[in-house]
Amino acid sequence: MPGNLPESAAPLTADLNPEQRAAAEFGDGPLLIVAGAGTGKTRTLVYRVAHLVDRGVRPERILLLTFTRRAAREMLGRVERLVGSTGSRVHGGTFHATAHRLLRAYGERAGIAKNFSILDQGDAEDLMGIARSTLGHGERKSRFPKKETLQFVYSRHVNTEIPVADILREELPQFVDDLPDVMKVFEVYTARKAERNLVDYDDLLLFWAGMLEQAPELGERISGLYEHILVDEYQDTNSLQARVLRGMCRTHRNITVVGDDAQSIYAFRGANFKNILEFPKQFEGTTMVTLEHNYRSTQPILDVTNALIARARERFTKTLWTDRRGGEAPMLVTAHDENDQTRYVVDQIMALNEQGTPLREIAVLFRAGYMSADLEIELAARKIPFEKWGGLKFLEAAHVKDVLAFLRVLENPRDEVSWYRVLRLLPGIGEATARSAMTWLTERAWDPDAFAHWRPPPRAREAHAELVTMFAELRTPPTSRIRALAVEIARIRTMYDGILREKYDRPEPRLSDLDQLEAIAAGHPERAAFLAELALAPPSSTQDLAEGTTGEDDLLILSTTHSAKGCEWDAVFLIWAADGWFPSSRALRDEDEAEEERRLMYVAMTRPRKALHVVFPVNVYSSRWGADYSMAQLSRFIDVEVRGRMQRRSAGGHASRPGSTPGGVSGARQEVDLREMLRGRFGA
DNA sequence: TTTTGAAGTCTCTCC
DNA sequence: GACTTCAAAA
Repeated sequence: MPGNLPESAAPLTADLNPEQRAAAEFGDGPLLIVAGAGTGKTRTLVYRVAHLVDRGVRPERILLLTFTRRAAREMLGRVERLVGSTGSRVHGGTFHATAHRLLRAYGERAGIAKNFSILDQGDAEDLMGIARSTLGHGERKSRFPKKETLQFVYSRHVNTEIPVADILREELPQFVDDLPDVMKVFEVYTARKAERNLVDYDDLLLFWAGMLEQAPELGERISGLYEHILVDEYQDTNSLQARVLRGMCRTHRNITVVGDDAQSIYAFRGANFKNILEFPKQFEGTTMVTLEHNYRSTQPILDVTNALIARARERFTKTLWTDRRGGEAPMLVTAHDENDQTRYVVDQIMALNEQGTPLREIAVLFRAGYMSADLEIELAARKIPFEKWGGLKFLEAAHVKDVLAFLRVLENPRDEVSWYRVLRLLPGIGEATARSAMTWLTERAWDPDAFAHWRPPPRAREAHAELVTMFAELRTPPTSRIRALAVEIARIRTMYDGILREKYDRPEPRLSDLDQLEAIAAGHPERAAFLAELALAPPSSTQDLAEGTTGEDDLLILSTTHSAKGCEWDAVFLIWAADGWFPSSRALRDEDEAEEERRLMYVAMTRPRKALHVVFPVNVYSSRWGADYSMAQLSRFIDVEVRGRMQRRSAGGHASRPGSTPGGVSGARQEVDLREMLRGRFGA
């Protein structure tokens, strides 16, 4: 069976270049593929999986770990197209999703009760807050880290395996003396999670590693599940994930990792690109393959990105090259202000679209989610459909979390975080009352029926009764085998919508978020799976501002640079390329952070196939204290070397306003901009 | 103890 | 400009 390349394998890898083929057809043992941007690393990985299947490895014995769910889906789809339907049996997903699956299957044997709820970051912060105030840090005594800070330190500690004391010393020196108290909070936090059957993101990885390392039999069993493990975006893994991989490979050592140290952009989450540099040391006898032939971009674009990354302190040096001659040099566009930037981008997009580039082949990238606000308004006004990736506001929105809290209480009656949230929604119940109700429930061992006997303060009587009725109704086993989840949400909304209307001045957009939640839920019959999926793979786009964009297929993509990793488009616009925005002023505290910002910009600029426009606004309105307007500088990364390889152009401003920018709607001479006149009038 | 209004804070990236 | 925190009133 494991015969060497029978004729069926020849066509399989025939369209790979020699290096790619070497990687795809590599046999057993550790393999490190260092692949520059656009060198076909996904393709290589896909072909490698296909080759393994072709060679006779059973698909369900292959595990493909990716960074996002989108990547997993895409790669498995491509595997399937290569090897047929058996390809769908390959296991794939993110580290967290895989950990979750294993924990649901084997967790009970390791002391994790089933039906645990997953805490997302916000929930974890809330619970940290509860732990914090339990220990009496609620009052404004001496300064003590906020719940968000505590959660950050905790998570950093778990993921990087750096002692808490060191993290405090390095990152938060003002709290060094609080170490004992901080540890105590973590202790309570951990204990509460256990009591309430809660699992946070970090636990998913930690428990996975724990099962492998601490439980001899279980570890044997789990590490024996797979014969081959392949990991994408290895530069963005952290020490804990590396530990998990070592555990998974302790018997066979068949591990393939792919990555590019020049594209490591998740240090803020504990990722350590030294993982990839040290891979050969961790796995002795590693074979290394380097991919440098870029198939994505034209040479002028590569000239610019090579110059950009040349100054980085990367260790695996690669110089990307292509044989795609021709193409325009990337454009460096100076805009008068944000409005000009927006107008330039929209005009260019419309022109490209008229010339035949579909909208979905165009993307606008930016450093942070909020930077696209002005653009979104303009796109909506011009009826250009778009989808926004990243900045996952949807799940973080208070009203969505509220509705989910009801569901989670139903799912896990011990879910303290969700109980707390639900209770405080009721009129007449605030922090103190909610807390006493929690104590009351704890004393009754979280018996789901006990809540009906709790005596609320008089003002909350009615709401309490309503809630009890609703929970009773929803807990009654439905007559049909499975009650549609969407029906449950609809029932919750009969109670919650009223609360929402009271709470917010403009409830409509929030109500439509809930409609969307209901719609998403309609596709998931099972409550537990739905809640887990929401936590692990949140819907990637928020509700669009533009109306009538639902069901559109040809959408413009707006994305944070982080969410754009691994993707490519014909044309890419990078906006807000101004110092302080990109690099973000908050990410310049030390040289390592600045380096990561450089790599992030490298990721952004290596996305386009044919056209790259880098835009920066000179005059920026800032709502911070001081001057209303200030002058922005071009991003420090676009230095002489980089700039010299770009065409310069200025957008809009006074010079080109009357005739509109090239490519825009020509002929219509514009004397005044009424939209402009209105915008900013009401302080927006 | 909850609610309300006003002052104050801080803007990110994601599983 | 949105969200949190704080102090005073109901």
